[in-house]
Amino acid sequence: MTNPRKTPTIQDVARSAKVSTATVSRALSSPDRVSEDARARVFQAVEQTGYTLNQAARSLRQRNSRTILVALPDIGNTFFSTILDAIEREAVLRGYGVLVANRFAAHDSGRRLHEYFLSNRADGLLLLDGSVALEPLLALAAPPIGVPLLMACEDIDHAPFHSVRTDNEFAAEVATRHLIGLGHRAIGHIRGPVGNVLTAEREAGYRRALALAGLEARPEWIIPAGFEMRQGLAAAERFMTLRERPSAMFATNDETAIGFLSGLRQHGLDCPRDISVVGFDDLAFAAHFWPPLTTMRQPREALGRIAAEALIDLIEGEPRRRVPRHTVLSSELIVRGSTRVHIAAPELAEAVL
Amino acid sequence: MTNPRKTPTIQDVARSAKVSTATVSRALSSPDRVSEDARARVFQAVEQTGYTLNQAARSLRQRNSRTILVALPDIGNTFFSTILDAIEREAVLRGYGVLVANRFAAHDSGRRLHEYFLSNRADGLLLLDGSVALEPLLALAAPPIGVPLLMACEDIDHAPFHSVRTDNEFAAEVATRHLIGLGHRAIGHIRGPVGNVLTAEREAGYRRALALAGLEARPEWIIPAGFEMRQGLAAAERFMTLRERPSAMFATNDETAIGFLSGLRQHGLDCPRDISVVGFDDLAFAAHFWPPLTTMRQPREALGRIAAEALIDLIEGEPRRRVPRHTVLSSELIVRGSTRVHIAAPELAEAVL
DNA sequence: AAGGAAAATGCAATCGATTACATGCAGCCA
DNA sequence: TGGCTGCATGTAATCGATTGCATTTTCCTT
Repeated sequence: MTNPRKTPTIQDVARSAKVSTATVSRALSSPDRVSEDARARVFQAVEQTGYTLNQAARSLRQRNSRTILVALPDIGNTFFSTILDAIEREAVLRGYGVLVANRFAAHDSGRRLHEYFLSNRADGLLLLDGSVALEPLLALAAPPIGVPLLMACEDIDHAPFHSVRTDNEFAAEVATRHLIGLGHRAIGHIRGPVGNVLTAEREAGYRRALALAGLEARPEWIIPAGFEMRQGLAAAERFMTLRERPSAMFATNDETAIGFLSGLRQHGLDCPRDISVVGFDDLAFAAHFWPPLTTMRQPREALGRIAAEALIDLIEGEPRRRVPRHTVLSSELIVRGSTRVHIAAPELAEAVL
Repeated sequence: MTNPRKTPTIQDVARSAKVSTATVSRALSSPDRVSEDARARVFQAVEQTGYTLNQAARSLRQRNSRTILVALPDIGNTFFSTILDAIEREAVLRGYGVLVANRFAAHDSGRRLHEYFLSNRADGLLLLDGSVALEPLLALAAPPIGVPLLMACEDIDHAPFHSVRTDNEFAAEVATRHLIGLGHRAIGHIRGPVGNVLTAEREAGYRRALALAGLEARPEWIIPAGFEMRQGLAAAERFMTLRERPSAMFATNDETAIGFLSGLRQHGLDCPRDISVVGFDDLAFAAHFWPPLTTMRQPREALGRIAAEALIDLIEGEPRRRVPRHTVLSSELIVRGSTRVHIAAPELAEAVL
């Protein structure tokens, strides 16, 4: 009325409702602590003035921001963006905003990390990137600062943080056993980026399955690649140079598998006729690829949801010094067209099947 | 030293450096306004105390948050997540944080929109979703509140907001002309979700190209679908029921095209032998799909970067009442394996090519 | 009707930084 | 030496909500 150019504050509401600011605050945040009369007047005043809370003021006073920071290696990657989707959904449900920090490890994750982001800007950190330097994280999470911190998907070996992950090693073993079960004996692996925890675990699972079946994991059958399609493509080139080629490959993830298959096709190799391939993740594209990709499905929605839940519990929970809890979810083998029974002589395959 | 359990404030730094808080503040935000001596002492004190700024306090005082809100229809979708990637990169460069709000239109975008998010939580809104109700947006952007608002990718017809987009109609025309140039005469369209601006523009471009070439756009050749793979898959079923089938299709985007092709394959149809297909977007997967997808490449990185730049300029610029500016970027035809010259009798194709 | 517990409300301090304004001080010129 | 300019610094108000404590009101019991 009197001064329409500024956004209304709690003072304006108080004046309009003829109560004190304390009552307005209480009416809004714990309605049952004020009289019905006052409550009604406050609500009406809010409506009339168009009041909205100033988050900065509340954050300052309450020493929290109702915001979580999600740090990931690559938002552009479908795998992470699906998880982010689930995280965001859960966070909003609990009244939290989501700040994103992409390519986290790329920036100097030390000083910047807590300077830029955790100066009361976020109440907790959800870290989807295992390749971040451990030191600064420890500094953040330890008592003096004590930021609630949770790692999801990837994690750092023996780091004392809460985590939510999937059983990568076992899943890789299942994937490889699937190939063995189909009669394949020469089974290779397309490996993820060096230094990555997932890479190591998936390779270990692959080796374990082979070992248990008494099969050999020939060094030249383990082709170094990464998590991206172009690296899968490069792996195909490498594959073509092998004297003796495996009849099946377990790829560290779907993107790599897809790039690999796309590369093989350029050389006239056909999947599944000439080779069987298992991926990892079950991206949306995997089902629509040709051939539809056999893969280990990671419960991405559950992963994101549970991670967000756990982090917010951590933030809101009283005893912050709880022992780190590790949640492990299972992956599921999804059999599609990219794997089939091994036939010694491929040219007979059509006849046999 | 004395009280290590609380995070240090500017007071602590001031005490340690033996200056006033005003000097500390100035030393940190405009170093050339204090003496060299004071500056050095402040920096050292900061180092020693491990001080970090409390963003909430600064936001409260300065009435800004150095944060932008990015609202999108679906983060899980590669198309948007790539753009978000570029937005985030640019924002961080300019010292801004990025809050994300997913499935924006799904929530009631009215009250919640400015209640939840724009209460000094964000300085501006980057909207990647054209299907949000116009009313509340106008209310936000108009003088009383005056939130800087920019639409990217999609927009709302004749809404008075700044925007950054691509030339969808023209690009669709180019895509369709490509098919016509290959000799196709019976050309269909897989349409996006109803009500979406992009859907309308792309269909218009398709129609325009046909009209200019004197070709017919038969109603039954325009198959309703959406932007998702499963809808492309459904479109394939519909396609199979046609008495007379087009020899080429222009799909509203790559996902739809991929779903469509994957559906056709189940019916034994081969692309490009039996049909040519053009997509839209040039997702990373498009190049590795089989057949590699011919498509209109949208400059997604540029889109995101320019949108973020423009929004931040808007936020920081003095004259907020500038006339809405519309930036339009061009798309580029990427020819790959999913389109080829039309041969009247498909069974002769191999011989001819 | 008086007394007292419980509920409702108000007052004012507080969160931590920024900044308008006041003050101090050095350097310079007449 | 006195007065002026301009830089460096300090004092204290300010941003807008929350909340500990004090006070008032309500309502119940005897």
